[in-house]
Amino acid sequence: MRYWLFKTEPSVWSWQDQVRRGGAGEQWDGVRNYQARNFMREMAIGDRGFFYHSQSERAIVGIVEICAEAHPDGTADGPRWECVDIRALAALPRPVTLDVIKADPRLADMALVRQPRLSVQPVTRQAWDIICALGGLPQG
DNA sequence: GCCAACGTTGGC
DNA sequence: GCCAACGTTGGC
Repeated sequence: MRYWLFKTEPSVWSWQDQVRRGGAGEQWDGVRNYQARNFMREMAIGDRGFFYHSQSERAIVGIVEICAEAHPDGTADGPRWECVDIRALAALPRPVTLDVIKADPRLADMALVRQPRLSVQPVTRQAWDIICALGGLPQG
Protein backbone atom coordinates (compact mmCIF):
# COMPACT_ATOMS: atom_id res chain seq x y z
CA MET A 1 0.00 0.00 0.00
CA ARG A 2 1.19 3.49 -0.81
CA TYR A 3 0.50 6.81 0.85
CA TRP A 4 -0.41 10.16 -0.62
CA LEU A 5 -1.51 13.67 0.20
CA PHE A 6 -4.40 15.62 -1.34
CA LYS A 7 -4.46 19.37 -0.99
CA THR A 8 -7.60 21.41 -1.19
CA GLU A 9 -8.89 24.87 -0.45
CA PRO A 10 -11.56 24.25 2.18
CA SER A 11 -13.69 27.05 0.77
CA VAL A 12 -13.90 25.07 -2.48
CA TRP A 13 -13.95 21.45 -1.25
CA SER A 14 -13.54 20.71 2.43
CA TRP A 15 -13.18 17.69 4.64
CA GLN A 16 -16.82 18.17 5.63
CA ASP A 17 -17.82 18.02 1.96
CA GLN A 18 -15.75 14.87 1.58
CA VAL A 19 -17.28 13.23 4.65
CA ARG A 20 -20.75 14.03 3.32
CA ARG A 21 -20.05 11.86 0.27
CA GLY A 22 -19.66 8.87 2.54
CA GLY A 23 -18.43 5.50 1.35
CA ALA A 24 -19.23 6.21 -2.28
CA GLY A 25 -16.48 8.79 -2.32
CA GLU A 26 -15.97 11.56 -4.81
CA GLN A 27 -13.86 12.28 -7.83
CA TRP A 28 -10.74 14.28 -7.12
CA ASP A 29 -11.23 16.27 -10.29
CA GLY A 30 -9.92 19.61 -11.42
CA VAL A 31 -6.22 18.76 -11.19
CA ARG A 32 -4.40 20.48 -14.08
CA ASN A 33 -0.82 19.67 -13.27
CA TYR A 34 1.12 16.86 -14.90
CA GLN A 35 3.11 15.87 -11.86
CA ALA A 36 -0.03 15.60 -9.80
CA ARG A 37 -1.83 13.71 -12.56
CA ASN A 38 1.02 11.25 -12.88
CA PHE A 39 0.91 10.54 -9.18
CA MET A 40 -2.80 9.82 -9.46
CA ARG A 41 -2.06 7.35 -12.24
CA GLU A 42 0.17 5.47 -9.83
CA MET A 43 -2.53 5.14 -7.20
CA ALA A 44 -4.19 1.82 -6.45
CA ILE A 45 -7.48 1.05 -4.79
CA GLY A 46 -6.90 0.82 -1.06
CA ASP A 47 -4.02 3.30 -0.98
CA ARG A 48 -4.33 5.87 1.78
CA GLY A 49 -4.04 9.61 1.66
CA PHE A 50 -3.90 12.63 3.90
CA PHE A 51 -6.50 15.34 3.34
CA TYR A 52 -4.90 18.76 3.65
CA HIS A 53 -6.61 22.12 3.99
CA SER A 54 -4.64 24.97 2.43
CA GLN A 55 -5.36 28.70 2.70
CA SER A 56 -5.92 29.94 6.26
CA GLU A 57 -6.05 26.51 7.90
CA ARG A 58 -2.91 24.88 6.60
CA ALA A 59 -3.35 21.52 8.32
CA ILE A 60 -3.83 17.84 7.61
CA VAL A 61 -7.32 17.14 8.86
CA GLY A 62 -8.24 13.65 7.77
CA ILE A 63 -7.44 10.35 6.14
CA VAL A 64 -8.91 9.12 2.88
CA GLU A 65 -8.78 5.94 0.85
CA ILE A 66 -8.48 5.60 -2.89
CA CYS A 67 -11.69 3.92 -4.07
CA ALA A 68 -11.32 4.22 -7.86
CA GLU A 69 -8.18 4.23 -9.94
CA ALA A 70 -7.33 7.01 -12.36
CA HIS A 71 -9.96 7.65 -15.01
CA PRO A 72 -10.71 10.58 -17.33
CA ASP A 73 -11.59 13.82 -15.58
CA GLY A 74 -15.01 14.78 -16.86
CA THR A 75 -14.44 18.42 -15.96
CA ALA A 76 -11.59 18.66 -18.48
CA ASP A 77 -12.23 19.45 -22.13
CA GLY A 78 -9.96 16.71 -23.46
CA PRO A 79 -8.55 13.30 -22.56
CA ARG A 80 -5.45 14.88 -21.04
CA TRP A 81 -6.52 15.03 -17.42
CA GLU A 82 -7.46 12.24 -15.09
CA CYS A 83 -8.63 11.82 -11.55
CA VAL A 84 -9.06 9.16 -8.91
CA ASP A 85 -11.96 8.77 -6.49
CA ILE A 86 -11.36 9.04 -2.78
CA ARG A 87 -13.51 8.49 0.29
CA ALA A 88 -13.14 9.77 3.83
CA LEU A 89 -11.96 7.19 6.35
CA ALA A 90 -11.33 9.14 9.56
CA ALA A 91 -10.75 12.63 10.83
CA LEU A 92 -7.50 13.23 12.66
CA PRO A 93 -8.34 13.67 16.35
CA ARG A 94 -5.82 16.52 16.31
CA PRO A 95 -5.19 18.21 12.94
CA VAL A 96 -1.49 18.40 12.15
CA THR A 97 -0.63 21.93 11.10
CA LEU A 98 1.93 22.97 8.55
CA ASP A 99 3.76 24.78 11.34
CA VAL A 100 4.15 21.53 13.26
CA ILE A 101 5.28 19.71 10.13
CA LYS A 102 7.84 22.38 9.31
CA ALA A 103 9.12 22.35 12.88
CA ASP A 104 9.78 18.59 12.79
CA PRO A 105 13.16 17.81 11.26
CA ARG A 106 11.97 14.29 10.42
CA LEU A 107 9.45 15.82 8.00
CA ALA A 108 11.74 18.35 6.35
CA ASP A 109 11.85 16.37 3.11
CA MET A 110 8.11 16.23 2.60
CA ALA A 111 6.86 17.59 -0.70
CA LEU A 112 4.41 19.64 1.35
CA VAL A 113 7.40 21.59 2.63
CA ARG A 114 9.61 21.46 -0.44
CA GLN A 115 7.01 21.91 -3.16
CA PRO A 116 4.20 23.87 -1.58
CA ARG A 117 2.23 24.15 -4.80
CA LEU A 118 2.06 20.47 -5.68
CA SER A 119 -1.56 19.54 -4.97
CA VAL A 120 -1.24 15.75 -5.12
CA GLN A 121 1.90 14.20 -3.76
CA PRO A 122 3.38 10.97 -2.39
CA VAL A 123 4.03 10.51 1.33
CA THR A 124 6.60 8.07 2.64
CA ARG A 125 5.59 5.37 5.09
CA GLN A 126 7.80 7.01 7.70
CA ALA A 127 6.20 10.42 7.28
CA TRP A 128 2.78 8.79 7.30
CA ASP A 129 3.41 7.12 10.65
CA ILE A 130 4.91 10.25 12.20
CA ILE A 131 1.97 12.43 11.16
CA CYS A 132 -0.62 9.88 12.26
CA ALA A 133 1.04 9.80 15.67
CA LEU A 134 1.14 13.59 15.85
CA GLY A 135 -2.53 13.64 14.87
CA GLY A 136 -3.60 11.24 17.57
CA LEU A 137 -3.91 8.07 15.50
CA PRO A 138 -0.99 6.02 16.79
CA GLN A 139 -1.96 2.92 14.81
CA GLY A 140 -1.89 4.81 11.51
C1' DG B 1 -4.15 41.26 0.06
C1' DC B 2 0.51 40.72 -1.38
C1' DC B 3 4.00 38.48 -3.56
C1' DA B 4 7.27 34.73 -4.64
C1' DA B 5 7.50 30.50 -6.87
C1' DC B 6 6.46 27.95 -10.43
C1' DG B 7 3.79 25.77 -14.17
C1' DT B 8 1.67 26.56 -18.66
C1' DT B 9 0.93 28.84 -22.98
C1' DG B 10 1.97 30.62 -27.26
C1' DG B 11 4.83 33.25 -30.48
C1' DC B 12 8.80 32.83 -32.87
C1' DG C 1 12.33 23.79 -29.01
C1' DC C 2 13.16 28.07 -26.56
C1' DC C 3 11.72 31.51 -23.72
C1' DA C 4 8.95 35.52 -22.40
C1' DA C 5 4.57 36.46 -20.77
C1' DC C 6 1.10 35.24 -18.11
C1' DG C 7 -1.84 32.88 -14.72
C1' DT C 8 -2.31 30.38 -10.51
C1' DT C 9 -1.22 28.64 -6.07
C1' DG C 10 -0.51 29.06 -1.47
C1' DG C 11 2.18 30.81 2.44
C1' DC C 12 2.60 34.77 4.95
